[in-house]
Amino acid sequence: MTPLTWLVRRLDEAALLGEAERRALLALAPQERLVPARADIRDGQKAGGAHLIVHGVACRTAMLSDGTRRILALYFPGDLCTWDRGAADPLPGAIETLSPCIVADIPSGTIDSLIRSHPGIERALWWLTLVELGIGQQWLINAGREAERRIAHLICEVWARSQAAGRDLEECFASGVRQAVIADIAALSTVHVSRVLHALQAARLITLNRGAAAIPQPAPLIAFAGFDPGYLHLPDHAARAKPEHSAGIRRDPVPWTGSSMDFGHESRT
Amino acid sequence: MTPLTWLVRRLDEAALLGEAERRALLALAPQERLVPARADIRDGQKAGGAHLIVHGVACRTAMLSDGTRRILALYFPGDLCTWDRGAADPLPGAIETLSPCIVADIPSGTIDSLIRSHPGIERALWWLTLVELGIGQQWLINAGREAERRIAHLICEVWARSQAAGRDLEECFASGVRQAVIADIAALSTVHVSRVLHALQAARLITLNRGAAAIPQPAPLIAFAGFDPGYLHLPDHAARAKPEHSAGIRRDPVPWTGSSMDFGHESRT
DNA sequence: CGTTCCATTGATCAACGTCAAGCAGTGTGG
DNA sequence: CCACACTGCTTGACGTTGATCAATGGAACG
Repeated sequence: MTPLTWLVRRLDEAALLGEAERRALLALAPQERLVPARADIRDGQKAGGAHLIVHGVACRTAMLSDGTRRILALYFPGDLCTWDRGAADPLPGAIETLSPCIVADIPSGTIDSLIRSHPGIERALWWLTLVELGIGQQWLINAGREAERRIAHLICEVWARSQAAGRDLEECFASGVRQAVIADIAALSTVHVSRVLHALQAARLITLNRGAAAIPQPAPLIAFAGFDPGYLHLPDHAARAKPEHSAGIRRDPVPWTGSSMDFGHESRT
Repeated sequence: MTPLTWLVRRLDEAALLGEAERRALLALAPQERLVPARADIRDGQKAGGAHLIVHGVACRTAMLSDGTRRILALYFPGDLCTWDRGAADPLPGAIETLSPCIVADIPSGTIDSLIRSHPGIERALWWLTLVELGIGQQWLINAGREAERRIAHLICEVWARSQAAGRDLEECFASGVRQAVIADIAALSTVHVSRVLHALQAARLITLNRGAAAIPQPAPLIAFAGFDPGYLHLPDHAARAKPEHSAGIRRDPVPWTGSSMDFGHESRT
């Protein structure tokens, strides 16, 4: 069980690793360090190299000039963040911890030599970028939906990803993913996040425990959010609850407890 | 001047190509074909391989079950779309043409052998994915801003990218990027898009010609939108108008023609 | 000369933000 | 043990943004 176990498991799932490459990755013993909550993972690090989240939750943030913070991506244990490949890192923003994190730093040189000796690893890392791109596109889709569904979908994603990392949703919400974080991801006000969470609880889709969400049964929430975990490309053993695909496309929203929510399932073409 | 000229120019900009790799790419003579507007680029193609936009504008779309369409990415001449690397393509959705397009198909095998003979090309293609990820994150940032700024920023992006492809903004809006497309990108109703465009015109930030936007002078629009073209990673010769960075962070919006718009510039950390 | 596709305009309403106050945990120092 | 501040959540009142519905108009095209 090295820090890279979860990462290798995900790459295995995609059938991207040969035996030699798997062993080369697992043989890595990167330097680990503890980063307190709300700190920049890259602070004080020399530029370049990747950072593997070993424990905790981190995110990529952009600070707007009016003081609002937007969260552009989440990173769970097993996720690699930052891809400073030489001078060409095209991504802006800081990598901030949401909860206290254990981070493993993989220097640029290590990656380079790894890729040189095992070219398949480059494709595997590239594939990770593609998965991150796909998650971002799902977030873009969510951005156009109502707040209830947006937050419900986010909770599903956090649930699936924390499960896949061997962690627990409530733990995740309790340590770091506060309501303000949900607000910065969903581009909503904290006030509205609070209201929506209570609406979801009233609909028996989630339960709240001092602000932290838990999922009593996954199925209704998944159906309501239209969550299909395929885009996360998590390993098989992880949560893989499939939403029931409705036979046809449902165009008429089903009235639901006096609000605009309905249980119509959205699928992507 | 091969179909890959624009692509190679962008990769050159990022100093990602050696001379041999540049020549290998330019030597490609992929099959080109004409795709009518509003068609799926991948229809009738065998799976795998990449598609290079040679002419026209395309996009990645997701169809939601309630019938709404969301546009998740735009592709201009010189952009590669779809990354079916074996069985592991993690991106959903269709690639649709917005205007009639000339598309060059690069088969999977060609890419494989290219990468095998010139390993640097894999890093270059990976970098393209990172740029696409960065653009998506900028769209996520935009999704949290008001409609005026969101659309203004989108116009700036389309302007910069069409210029970089040797094309022209008005031509781009006239042929394909109708208001309904803006609506599907910005997650707004077409009605509101129309209103916002007129508001921008009233503010002398754009001009409208039968629904198509043009930019009288770039500077005010760029400042209003908070557009910094760095995230597009376009070649040097392209539009590179830099917004005036205000000395400090401006927190007080400047009142502006009776609406909530202001010229405060947003920068990313 | 209809038809079709877009863009436009007005009226109405729901969703969500903002402001402001209050409240429950959780430390921290006296 | 009790103030005290502090952080995060909750609640209400109110205003704004943007969606929706419906009708109109203009250009392109057969």
